[in-house]
Amino acid sequence: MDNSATRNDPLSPPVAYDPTAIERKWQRIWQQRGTNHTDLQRAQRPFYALMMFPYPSAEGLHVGNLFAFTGNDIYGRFQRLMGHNVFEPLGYDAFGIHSENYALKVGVHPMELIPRNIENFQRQLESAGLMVDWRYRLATTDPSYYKWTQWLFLKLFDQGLAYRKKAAVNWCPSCKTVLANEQVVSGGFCERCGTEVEQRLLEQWFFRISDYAPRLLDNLDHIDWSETTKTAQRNWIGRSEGAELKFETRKVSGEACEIRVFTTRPDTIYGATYMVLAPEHPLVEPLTTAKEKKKVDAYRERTTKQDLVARKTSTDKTGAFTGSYAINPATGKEIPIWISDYVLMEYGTGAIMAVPGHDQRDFDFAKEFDLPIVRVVRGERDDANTPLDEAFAEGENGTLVNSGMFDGYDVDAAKKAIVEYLAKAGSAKPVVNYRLHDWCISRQRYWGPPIPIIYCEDCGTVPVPEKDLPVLLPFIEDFKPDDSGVSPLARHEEWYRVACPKCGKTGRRETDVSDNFLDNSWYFLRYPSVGNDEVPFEKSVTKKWLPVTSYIGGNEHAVLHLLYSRFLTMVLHDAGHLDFEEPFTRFRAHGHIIREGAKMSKTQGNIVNPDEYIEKWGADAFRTYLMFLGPYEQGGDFRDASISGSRRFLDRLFASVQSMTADGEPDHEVMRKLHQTIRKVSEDIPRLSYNTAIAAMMEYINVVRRGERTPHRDEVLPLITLVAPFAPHIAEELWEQNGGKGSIFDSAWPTFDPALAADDMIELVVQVNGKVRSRVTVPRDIEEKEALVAALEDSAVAKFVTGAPKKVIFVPGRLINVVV
RNA sequence: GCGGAAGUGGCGGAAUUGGUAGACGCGCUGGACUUAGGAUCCAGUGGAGCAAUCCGUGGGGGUUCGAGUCCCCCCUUUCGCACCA
Repeated sequence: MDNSATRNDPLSPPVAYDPTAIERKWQRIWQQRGTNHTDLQRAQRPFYALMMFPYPSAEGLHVGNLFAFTGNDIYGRFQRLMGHNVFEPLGYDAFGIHSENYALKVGVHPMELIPRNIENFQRQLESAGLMVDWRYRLATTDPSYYKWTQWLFLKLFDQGLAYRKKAAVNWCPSCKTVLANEQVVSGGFCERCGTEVEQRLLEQWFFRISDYAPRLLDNLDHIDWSETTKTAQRNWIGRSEGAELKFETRKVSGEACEIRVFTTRPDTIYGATYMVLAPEHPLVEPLTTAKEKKKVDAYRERTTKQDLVARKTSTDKTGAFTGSYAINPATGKEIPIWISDYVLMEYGTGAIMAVPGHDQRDFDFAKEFDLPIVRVVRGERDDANTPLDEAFAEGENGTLVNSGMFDGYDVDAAKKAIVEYLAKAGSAKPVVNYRLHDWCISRQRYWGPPIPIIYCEDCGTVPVPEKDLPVLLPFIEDFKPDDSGVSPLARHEEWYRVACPKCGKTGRRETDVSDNFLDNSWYFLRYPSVGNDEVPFEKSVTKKWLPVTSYIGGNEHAVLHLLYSRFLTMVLHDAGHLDFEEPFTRFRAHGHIIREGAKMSKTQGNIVNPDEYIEKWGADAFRTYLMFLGPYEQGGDFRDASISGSRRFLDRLFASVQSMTADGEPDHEVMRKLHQTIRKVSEDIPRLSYNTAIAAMMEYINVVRRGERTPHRDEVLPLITLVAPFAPHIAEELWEQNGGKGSIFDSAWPTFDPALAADDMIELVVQVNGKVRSRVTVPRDIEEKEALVAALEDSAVAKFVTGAPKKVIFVPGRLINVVV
């Protein structure tokens, strides 16, 4: 469709911008010519532009997906125009509870439903005009993919990083499966369905991510990530420095033993007036005296039954006395040992020394059970004699009192001195503790990769040999989970009965599947090697393309996907499979879009369906609008009424190209503005400041068309390239109309001439006493003396200046401020 | 409670290092062209005032020739985490 003939014919009506036809045309051409294909082998300047892949829900592509992908696509297209070989793959995160729950709801088997959803997604994504090389598309549900997910599990198992243990785990009674800590949100609700989570004691598979806590934390200082994401990871890893102290117990019943506690405040040990163990602490049993047994057992019974939410939201203190006492190693005094659910088994050692004078929780507990409260730190203006009505907790810059030989020490010095002193007796050592727990990866569900383990009566836990991978997920009709604590696969003996790979005796497969977050914690390694069934990631192509150059995604994955990916990359690095240990060199978190000031939700019926908008406005206008509605890293407010602005911009661009002339010379001032625009857009795209880049281009087109002038070719053509990352179809069309060869994306990004972009004459702001009084037009490089003369000549300024100025402040090129 | 982000016209949002507050877009007002236009184009658009001018970036102080921007104290919204010793 060559418009050049009609364009020059004054009798035919102007050709209008028809996005539907143009977009269809170019999507077809891209496919035919392989425009979006990247030659992974021969690429000279590899640039891996990764976006977080979607799970293919039945509802179809969400506008949030498109917002995320478009932002990445613009960055990728820009980098290609800058001369990089950009690889922009996309795939489907199709395993997991979300997909499975939906399948259950609509009564369609996921093996049927998922391919259907993927097909729909594929259609939607292709209509959005993304520069994706679909030859490297993957789906985590594909056996050729999850074979390697299982391989990954085996690697961790080999290294002793995957282990099985009976533990109190988070159980979602609605999803009927365990959840990782990261999937329990708002203090005790299932991330997926919002149901209150229960605690259950079950045998589960874990990955030792906590071993990597120090490295996961330290490396954050060296990677180029959004600060918000790094902060979230730092908080989640939760490093705290302190000491582990040992308390001997007095023999009450049975043998004496010692209780280890973790504290960040060893300086307050003289104020430790009692101890508390978590109800499930193993020492509770031996320490409980016959007299107290009934009460203790009742309390333990109560706390295990209690759901997490009640336990975590209430700050009321409950507990029971064990009947035993421990010796405070500093004071030598006997202190009672209690149990309470405010002490968590999962953190530290599951036991604390309680210092009610300086910890609010201990204070509340002491008040409840009438335990002694001793002040051992005083503040600067504080005599430490007045009784406390709350714990004196912010005592970090306090001084020790009632602490024997340490009286008068400041808190920091005391922390060190007391640990050193107690260490001599072997009852203290400095310790660093992390909040990060091991990652529970087994799920009692159907829709995931089976964990490749076989249990044998003689050989025990046996990994499935690599050559037998993948362990295929069988098709079963009754995939609905139940409350039994085991996967639906456990109902299928024909599947789980297998020969032990070691001895050949009949064994039993592990029937749990792995967490969905394991599927997606390594997919970026797979893309460049898609199609290779011999290895998970081929060596040379991995070396060339990884780590990922640029990753853009949602911050909701800050402590899930993004942390797990880093962990697994480190593990693979340590095992010699990768030569880097951080997967994503650069990560930027994008914002989220709301609609008309409200959250988008199905129940509110305000979901934006991309199909309708693309059909009505065109993908280019839709993309441009999504990027224009707010700063990309902050998200923004989607308003239907505003899309017309983006469409008008493209209309005007299209019209300008149709009406432009090659005759004569371009206007000097317009060309100056053009170079300023090139500079602005070139600076804004790398900062992901897409909204201001678009604003600059809009401003420019207004200048080009001002007063219905006929624009010159030289004024307009470079703008087509500037627009190309945002609106690729119209850019290709206009490029072709003007004799461009091949794809515009194989051409070069325009450069700007700094000399031309600089204005000769500027508007110098004139202030009197800091208030703007006037503006004078002066040469850009005017000196202070001349500027002052020009300023004082201005009548609006002269009015305010009587006599000689006291002081003059001159900012070259900007303003002059006369102080009188 | 802890941690993060943010409070700017009617609305979405601009504003390198402190230096013209409100770019750009939506909406609105007026006009042009039109049989008509929800199309297109032009002009205007923070508030008050005829005007000179004054007031304006959540509130209150401060630093400075000059503060949306820096400092102190509050208030609000929002998102994470949450009895982490």
